[in-house]
Amino acid sequence: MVTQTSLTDQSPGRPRTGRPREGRIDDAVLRATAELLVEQGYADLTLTAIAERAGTTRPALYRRWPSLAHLVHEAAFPAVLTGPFESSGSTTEEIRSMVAGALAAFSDPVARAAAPGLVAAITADPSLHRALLERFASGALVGIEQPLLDVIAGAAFFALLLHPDDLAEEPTRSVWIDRITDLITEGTGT
Amino acid sequence: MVTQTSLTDQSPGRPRTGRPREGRIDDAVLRATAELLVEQGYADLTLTAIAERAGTTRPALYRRWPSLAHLVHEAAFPAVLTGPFESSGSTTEEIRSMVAGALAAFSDPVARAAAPGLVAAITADPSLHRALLERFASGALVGIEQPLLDVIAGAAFFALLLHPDDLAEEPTRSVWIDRITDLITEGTGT
DNA sequence: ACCATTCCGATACAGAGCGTAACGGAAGTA
DNA sequence: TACTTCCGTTACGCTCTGTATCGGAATGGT
Repeated sequence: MVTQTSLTDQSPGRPRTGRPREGRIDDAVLRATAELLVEQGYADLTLTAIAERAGTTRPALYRRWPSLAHLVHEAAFPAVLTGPFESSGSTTEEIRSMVAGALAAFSDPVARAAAPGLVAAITADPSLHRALLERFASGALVGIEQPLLDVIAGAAFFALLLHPDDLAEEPTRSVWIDRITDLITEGTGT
Repeated sequence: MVTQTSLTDQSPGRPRTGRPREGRIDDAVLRATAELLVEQGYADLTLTAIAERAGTTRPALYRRWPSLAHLVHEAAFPAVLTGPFESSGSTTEEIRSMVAGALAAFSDPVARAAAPGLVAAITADPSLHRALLERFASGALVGIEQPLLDVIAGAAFFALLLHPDDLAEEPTRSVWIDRITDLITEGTGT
């Protein structure tokens, strides 16, 4: 029997006694959430469907996550956003890798399906807002100037939302990355 | 009796006979939607509540708009986004006015409450996606290079979402606008 | 002026999903 | 072995949705 530490058990004040949770359920739920997210999208995602696919029931989900959005947040961003921004420098090459990294991070199928819904959810739930900021900040983003992050991540998110077709395949995708990098490093050419 | 042309009656193939809609209801619903959006937020917005405040019933709403998101879209962006981007030039002053305009547009209370929810909705509804793009494009945004729009609008949206407090009041707000403008016009300073 | 048509607004009806309370049982501790 | 604690499940009431249905109002034609 797998007796793995649950991701939600890490609150410090939690007693050690009593029956522990089945880690198998945590894993199954997170996997089911990611799958359903890609298959159906956030809008049609229900706790009932997740519980059913994970082979459990809704109350088991309520015990682990305070809301559907929290669950999605954990399922969609396990560690995706820590990788792309490795440098905080500002040479052209570093900026370009940040732009490409941001675009890649938001292009991940699960993240892409989750992000818009999470954006809507964080405006209604301050605790989710904090959780998301913490996940962002705990990665390799430390030290990056906030406005620079706004421009890069904002542009990637916004473009992927408004005209995803331009960023889906390779000729136009690189063109976009180049142009954004140019705007940030060289300024607007008249 | 007011017999005003309804906003949704403009479909060309619509016959002229029969009882026309009451424009009073269109107005009341749009106003109720905007009010509830600001008071409760998108997440707690229901068609039932809108209909009740507007003094009508849900079926009347279903006849006018195909979904809640379409209604919100029309209530939140009557003409807000047509104003801010007046120029397509790229002098520092023009870029700055575009950045400030984008931030102002997304800072409008109704738009601010609606935008995140709409973002989530357009990923699930292609017709809404088209409607939103059309509204964007029909304004004064024509002629602006797409990547430039991505950077400016994306940065404003993203920043307002992640750290709204920095943009709420005046000292830091102008600092942010200046920094974004600098990034776009002058490039990253080392 | 009247009639027929067309469509409006309101009432009513299933169906789905949510959030929680209550219960029997399993996994730990002493 | 007895006790404690908390798990997972079943079950319930509620809200909201989306649609089918019905009487009635506002037009155009004669």
